Amino acid sequence: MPELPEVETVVRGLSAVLPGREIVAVEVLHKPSVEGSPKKPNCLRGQRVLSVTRRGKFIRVSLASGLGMAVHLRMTGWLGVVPVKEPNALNDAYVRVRFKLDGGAEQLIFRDIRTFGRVWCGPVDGLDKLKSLAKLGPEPLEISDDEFATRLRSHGSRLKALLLNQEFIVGIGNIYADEALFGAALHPLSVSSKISVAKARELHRSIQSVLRSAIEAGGSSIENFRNVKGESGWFQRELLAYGREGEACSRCKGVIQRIVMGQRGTWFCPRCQKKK
DNA sequence: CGAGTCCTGTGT
DNA sequence: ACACAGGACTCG
Repeated sequence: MPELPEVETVVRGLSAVLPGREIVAVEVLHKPSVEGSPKKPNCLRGQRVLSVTRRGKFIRVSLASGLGMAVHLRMTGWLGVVPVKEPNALNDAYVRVRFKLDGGAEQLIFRDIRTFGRVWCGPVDGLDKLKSLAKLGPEPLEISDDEFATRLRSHGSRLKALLLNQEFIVGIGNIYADEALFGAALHPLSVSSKISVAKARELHRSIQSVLRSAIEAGGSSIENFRNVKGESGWFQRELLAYGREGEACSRCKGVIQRIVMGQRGTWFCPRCQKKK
């Protein structure tokens, strides 16, 4: 579920509370949620958190002694800090891993309804070599319009498929792909090699604009997404295409249409997003 | 490329 | 009962 803005929201939230804290105990409640070497994240016990960073949709927690963990929330994962004693709506049967923190009053929990999410534990440099993490493409908020345009036009894929491909560019998922294409008035099925340089640059600006606005809004909470305190984001109210089938286009007299591509719902305005 | 897979929940 | 859900891998 979470894309770059949601993951960034989680990383910022954790960065405010985790660095300096020590993990005093790790409890794995659902074994498949944890991967990597060593498979038992008990190696993280007694380690102080140095930093929490984001790479694409991965969250990396660096600990003292060169150890750390990488977390991918996939569709329904959640990382947050909750009290050990008081009841909390997000501290329920879907908690897959618990990290008790020093002081004994709080714990970091990894909650995941559908169990697609993963936690990898081990040496930090080993985590960076994780197959999917090592192959990631550039960060959309860091590369230039020109660099993006060149990369885009060198592929012959449909635009939406390319935006969802984490080796092409990281962090964009189903919501922000549709929103970015809508913003640049590009058809999701247009072939990337046929896009003009000017239009490709415009798409990159649209991507950056929607990602930045969504980060400002604390992400989009359609169903499950919550920040580390359990609060919703509000960017779902700003969405112009995603999930708006049958509604009036906000730019022209068209009506938002839903199609399926690559098993994913895809929303766009067939009137102002013409195929190239 | 598309289709199937991993899961559990929600809405029609 | 069936479609669908912020992801990503593997298979033809």
